[in-house]
Amino acid sequence: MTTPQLTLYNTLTRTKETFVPIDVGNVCMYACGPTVYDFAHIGNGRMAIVFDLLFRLLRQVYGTDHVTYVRNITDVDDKINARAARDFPGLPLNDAIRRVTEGTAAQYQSDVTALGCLEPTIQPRATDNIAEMQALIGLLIRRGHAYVTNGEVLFAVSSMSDYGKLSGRNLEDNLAGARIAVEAHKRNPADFVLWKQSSDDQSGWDSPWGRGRPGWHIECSAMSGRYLGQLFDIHGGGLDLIFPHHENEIAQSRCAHGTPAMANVWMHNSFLQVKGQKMSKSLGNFFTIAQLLETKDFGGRQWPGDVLRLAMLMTHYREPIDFTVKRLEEAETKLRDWQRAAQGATLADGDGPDASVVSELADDLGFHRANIALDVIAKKANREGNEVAKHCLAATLRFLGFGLDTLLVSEGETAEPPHLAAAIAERLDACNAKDFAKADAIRAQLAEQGITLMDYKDETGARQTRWEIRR
RNA sequence: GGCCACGUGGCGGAGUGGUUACGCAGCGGAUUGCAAAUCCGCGUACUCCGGUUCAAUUCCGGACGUGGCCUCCA
Repeated sequence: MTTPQLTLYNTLTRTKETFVPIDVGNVCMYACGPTVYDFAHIGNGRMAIVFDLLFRLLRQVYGTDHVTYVRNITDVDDKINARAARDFPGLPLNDAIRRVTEGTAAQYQSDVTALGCLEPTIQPRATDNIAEMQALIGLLIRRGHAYVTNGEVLFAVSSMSDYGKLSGRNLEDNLAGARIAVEAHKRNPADFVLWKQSSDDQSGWDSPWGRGRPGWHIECSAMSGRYLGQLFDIHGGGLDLIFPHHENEIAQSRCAHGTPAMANVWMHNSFLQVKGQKMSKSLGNFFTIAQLLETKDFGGRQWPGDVLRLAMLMTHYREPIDFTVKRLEEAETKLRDWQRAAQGATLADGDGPDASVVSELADDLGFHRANIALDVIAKKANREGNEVAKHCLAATLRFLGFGLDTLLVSEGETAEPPHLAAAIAERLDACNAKDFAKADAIRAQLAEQGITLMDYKDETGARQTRWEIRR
């Protein structure tokens, strides 16, 4: 196929830029994944969905085997320690930590799979990359970008001339911010921890600087460097990671390697809001993905994963989303319409998405415009006998990570409910005998089971009945 | 206080220097025994105030409002 030109908004330059891969044979993207101490909420899910969409798009454009997507799992964190001590007080710390992180990581995986996300190519764990982190820290010390003090290794921000480029802030501004606690042992208040000492009851690893654990940012520098190289194509994450996390990643990686850039394109998704405020763990105004999928806590009902996916994608990834029941309902209606319009299509493995949808996505993940294109295709597919449009719609939905039959089942599927055919036949007899009371009773009875009947006339003008079950 | 986004009809959400999407909900119609599904049609908008212009929702300036980051956070 022809390669559409990709345009992506780059936080680093605050503009949309034409995307030029470093190596078209292996396009590399890195996204900051979850810290596995607790259930992920739907706001975390948005990030996974946005970068999954980008991953799918890149695979479409450059070829399935020519994209490497790394999403890390952060399993070193003081919150994890706290959670381990709380949940498994009887276990040795390391065992307790493993229980927490493995359980949470598995939950995360199943959550985002339900949201239609493909597995990233590589999902490295921080704890498997401690040696890489230490090597990086060693390099930073040797090159004069880090110093040891008070049992900590700190990054010296003043050693980097253009520190703060990504977030658009400078050290003077940071100094002016009264919210940074001034710590006497830091040369500059903005210096941040690369390695910190662990007490005996904290997780820790031996290192040249004593038994300790890594700071928050170093893991991503280590893992992206290990799996994608010193310079790679795209680095992504939530808006709130721009500062300090990504800023500091850049500082570490560039200073350690002496490179002018860490990643060429930096992409950040915006947040979910609840009643005008950011959905966040600290505010407590969040719903976990599992909660939405499996409980009736939000809107008094459960929500299918791909309805949540569409609800996240209906809005451009750089715009905030107000998370409401109404939005989910709208997503469900729309997805059901698409699935209905695509019904009956049979897909082969190689069937690809509609070109207009791909080209909308190629413009900075313009799903909201792709959405319009899908409506157009669905409308065509609904016009009698437009098998091409139907097939195209099905293939495109699959490409976008949506199910084709998650919201309704109907004819042609194997799961026809027992006695349905008999009930329909009985009702048709009743209709033909003008016994509409009986016919309506049968229809009402089926409706109670969630089965909708739809009458139509065949070529001969005889009444026929289709059925559909809402899931 | 510093920095960054954003303000379009009941809702979601495009786009454009003049004719002004698309979807949901609403209304009317076709179809139907009645429905459902589908199709056709309709309505209300561009935060405010200046400026540029023959003409601005669209460009410029300002105001106001909302959200985010500056501390763990997608």
